[in-house]
Amino acid sequence: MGTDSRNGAEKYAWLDELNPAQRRAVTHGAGPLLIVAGAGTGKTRTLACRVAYLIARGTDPGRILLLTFTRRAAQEMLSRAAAVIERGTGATARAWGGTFHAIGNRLLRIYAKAAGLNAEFTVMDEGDAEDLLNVIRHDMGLHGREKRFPRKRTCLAVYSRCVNGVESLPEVLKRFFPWCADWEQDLKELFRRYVARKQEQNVLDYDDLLLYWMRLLGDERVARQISGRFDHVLVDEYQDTNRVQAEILRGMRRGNDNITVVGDDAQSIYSFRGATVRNMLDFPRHFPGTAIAALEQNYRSVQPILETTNRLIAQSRERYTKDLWSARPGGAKPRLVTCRDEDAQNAYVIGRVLEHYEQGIPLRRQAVLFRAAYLSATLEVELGKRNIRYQKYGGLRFLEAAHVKDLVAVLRVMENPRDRIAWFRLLQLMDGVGPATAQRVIDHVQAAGNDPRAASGFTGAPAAQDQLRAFGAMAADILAPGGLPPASQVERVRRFYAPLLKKRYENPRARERDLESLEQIAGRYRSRRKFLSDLQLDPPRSTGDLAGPPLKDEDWLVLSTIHSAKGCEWDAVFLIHASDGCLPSDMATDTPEEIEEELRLAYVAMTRAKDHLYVTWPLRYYHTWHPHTDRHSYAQPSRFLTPEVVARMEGESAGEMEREDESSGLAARRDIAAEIRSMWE
DNA sequence: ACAGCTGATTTTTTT
DNA sequence: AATCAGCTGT
Repeated sequence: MGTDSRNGAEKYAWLDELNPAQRRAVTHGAGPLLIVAGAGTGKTRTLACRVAYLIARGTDPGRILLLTFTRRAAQEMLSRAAAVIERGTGATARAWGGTFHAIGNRLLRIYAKAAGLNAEFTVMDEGDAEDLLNVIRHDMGLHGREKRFPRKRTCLAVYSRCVNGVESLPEVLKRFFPWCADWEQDLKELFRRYVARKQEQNVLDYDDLLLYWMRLLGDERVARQISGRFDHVLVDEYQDTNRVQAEILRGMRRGNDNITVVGDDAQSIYSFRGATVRNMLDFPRHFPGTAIAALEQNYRSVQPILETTNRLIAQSRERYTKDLWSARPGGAKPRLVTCRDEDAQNAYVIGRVLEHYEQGIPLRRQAVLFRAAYLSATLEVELGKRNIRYQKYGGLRFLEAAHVKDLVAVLRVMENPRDRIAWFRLLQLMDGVGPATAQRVIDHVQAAGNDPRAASGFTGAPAAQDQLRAFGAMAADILAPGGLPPASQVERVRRFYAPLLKKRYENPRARERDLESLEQIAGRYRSRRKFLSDLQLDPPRSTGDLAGPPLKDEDWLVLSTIHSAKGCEWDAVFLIHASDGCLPSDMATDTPEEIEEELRLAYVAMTRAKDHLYVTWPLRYYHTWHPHTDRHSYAQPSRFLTPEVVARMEGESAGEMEREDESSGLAARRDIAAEIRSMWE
């Protein structure tokens, strides 16, 4: 902040660029504010301007807390706010900002003692949490019986649901996991031990970051102190917060009630994580005196796109926000493209992408969206063949790939030899080492003062002798005084890991390339600790991030799950696999609530488009488990594409459509094969 | 006692 | 494609 010679009029000049509703929201004074903002109504801009406004009015940036849902949104918001501030005041200011989890992490380290934690706690990712559950489950002997025990993923999902939804285990099982109801007692014991183990090892999982934060605020004195750090709290994507987060916000406003939340109930797509629109509806009750601002003018999409998406969301049974109106008349109708099969869909999408590219829309301003990450697999192959670069968001993240986790586990052990989860993982890569031997090696290392090099002295696993020795040699190189830079350490681990990888995986080449990328990333770091903690807290979000340092003018097509596309916009958007079973997903059609959420997903996807929207679906799906036979089934277009919606779109088809009935009708009448055989009888 | 293999089963979305 | 229970061989 500091010295500012500009007069008031100049200082707030940017306010004139806002519409009246936005300006009301931005200039709202003290007290709670709920901004109901439809898709593309300038929500980010409004929030960024509000931050700038508060600062211009004298609020210390360090006393503003900005909570967002995704890391991407946090960065976007902070940089935009900084830009507005700089324009208005010439100052550079930095507010507290980040995801709930990241801020939780930060605050818990400051208030560790009050939270009953050791400030050195480490954060487990989801895979680690699953592995830990798996070990405990094994200890408990939860196998056999007449029915299969829920898989580790499911166990973690159940646990997470209980925590995030603040619901009891029996309730959660009944409502969301009825097929696991038989295991209630075992699950309860599993979770009890899981919590105990985490506390013993001083580790927190993602949910703990919220849970401990919430509990910390349960103490009135602590809550007053923490909330006293901030004059204003602002929250983005409020429709996607869960009950724990709502409770946290209440605790964070013990001192004053300056809180701004922004949300759109039509874009609530995270109920599987316990998010509830109720938070938005109940907000005025939780914060009496709430002012409400509604943003209804859409600046993003051309009129015909908005007409279609308004029709789409009109099917929603529970809806509070109004229809949007466009500030951008003209433009083309969205296209609904029926494709012969997936190949035709890929060809169509690529054709159109290139066409737009020729017309001057760079690849990075075009996006292909889909319900589930695997749905882009064949498209990715095709893009690869044609040398079209792309960046994929969502789905399996780089760090979750088995081979990457393997390599990272080695580094983690070097960093913290007490990390049992990492040891457990890497030791089992070796011949003749399973869970039992791994435990014994870990105990052996611990007895030797937690020196990773001591692993080579373990003699209980004859088949793994050489590998353990190789491990010890590598550890000696990496831990040598003076040390190696992180990139060299990764290179050294790669050398150790290469033979193990070859033995373990079918096509090691692609996986090796990933590890080379990891080495490149490590090259940007000077310390291993920073490298590892960044990987944990701010992992590369897309597989494309890893293809080395991005060149300035390089252009990539964006591929993204719908969930990861939230808050983004592109000139041209392709929603692929818009067939029933994919959207709505077959996995989410059990209850009306689930189907409603799938509808909102379709809405989120389609409202990302500014100028061009294509909705494509393949008529025919081949069954991959019979690659050589012509086994296929016919799909239906998504149930959300009702006649009212379709009426506002342009129909089109791609790929030769066979007249299946006609030809099969003719074939049935004559058996040509039999006729030819009969020539030789 | 243990590792490693086999074949059945399941398959979303993310901090 | 990954997970997991049960089986088999050391």
